[in-house]
Amino acid sequence: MMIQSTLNQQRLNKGSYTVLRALKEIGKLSSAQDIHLWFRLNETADAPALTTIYRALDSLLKMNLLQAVDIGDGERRYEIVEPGEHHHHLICTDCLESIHLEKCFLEAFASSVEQRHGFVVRSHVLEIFGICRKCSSKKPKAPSV
Amino acid sequence: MMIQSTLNQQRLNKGSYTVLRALKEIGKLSSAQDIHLWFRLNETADAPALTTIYRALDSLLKMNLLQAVDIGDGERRYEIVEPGEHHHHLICTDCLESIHLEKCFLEAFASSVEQRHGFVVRSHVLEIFGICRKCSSKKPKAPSV
DNA sequence: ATGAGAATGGAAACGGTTTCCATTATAATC
DNA sequence: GATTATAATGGAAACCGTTTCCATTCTCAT
Repeated sequence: MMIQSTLNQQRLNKGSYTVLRALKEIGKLSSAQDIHLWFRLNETADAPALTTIYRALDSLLKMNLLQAVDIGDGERRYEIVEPGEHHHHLICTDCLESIHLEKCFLEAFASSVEQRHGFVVRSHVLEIFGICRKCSSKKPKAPSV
Repeated sequence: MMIQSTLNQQRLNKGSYTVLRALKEIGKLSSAQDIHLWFRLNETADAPALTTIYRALDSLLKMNLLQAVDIGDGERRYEIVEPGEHHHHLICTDCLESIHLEKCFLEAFASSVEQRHGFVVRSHVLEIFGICRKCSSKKPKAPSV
C-alpha cells in the first residue's frame, strides 16, 4: 500500500499519518476543520488536535501527497493525489460535492503562455463552479440568484 | 465616461463611487485592505471607512462592474472589468504583479463539460502562478524552493 | 421643514489559521 | 536501562481579513 511505504521511506510522523488515513476514509475535499470534526464524530482515541491537523496538512502538502484546493469561501480544502500529480474540479455550489476531472488540460497551455509572455509557470488554480446533475434534477427550476 | 454614466443610471452611492474611482486609479488587483491603505496614503478627505469599502466592493461586484480574484492568500482582490466580462491572470509569485489574459479561453470548454458531466457551469476560477519576465531577469538563477 | 429609509463609521464579533509555549513522545548514546 | 537531545503534540492565545451590530448621519420625497 502506497501510504505505508511512504511512511517507511519518509518517516511520516504520527499526526501526518493519521490525517492522511482520515483523508483517505473521508474520500472527498476536506478542510482542517472538516477533518477535525470527522475525528470527533468517528474516532474516540488518537484524534489529533486541530493544531496538529494543520501541521500535518502542511507537511503532507510539501511531500506532494496532497493537493490544496481553494474554493474561495475562506477555507482551504485538501485531497489525496498521486505524488506530484494534480487535477481540477467541477464543484457544485448547491451540494458542495466535487467531481474531479481526470486530466489537467492546462499543461499544454502553460508552454504557450511561457513563450508569449515570458512567464515561467509554476502552478495554477482552475476550479469550475455550477450545479451538478443530481442537484439540477432535484430542483428543475432553480432560481438563479 | 463609463463610470459616470453608470453612476447616473444605477444610482451608485458615494462609497461605491469613491471605491470604484480609487480602484481605477490604483490600476491593479487590490484588496479591501489595499484600498483602505491607499486612501490613507493618498487622500485626506472623503476616505471611506473599511466597512464601507467592503460594502462598496460587494455591491460593485453584484453590479458586474468588478471581478473578484482569489489568489489563495486569504485576501480577496478586485479589479474593474467591462460590465459582465471576466478574464484570468498570470500572477507573479515574486513581485505579486499580475498580467491579465485578454480572453477567457474556457468558455468553449464549459459546454463540453456540461455535456460530458451533466454539470451546469455557472462560473470558474483560473489563475496561473509563476515568475514574470521582469523578475526572472532580475535573478537569473532563482532557487526553486 | 419633516420624517422614512438608506448609507456610513467605529467597535465588536466571527472564523479559519498561525504562533507560542509547556508537556510528552521518540531515538540515539552511553 | 538510564540519560539526553530533538522532534511532535495539545491547548490557549494571538492574528487577520471579513462580517455584523448599532447608533449617527445623510438623502430625498412629501
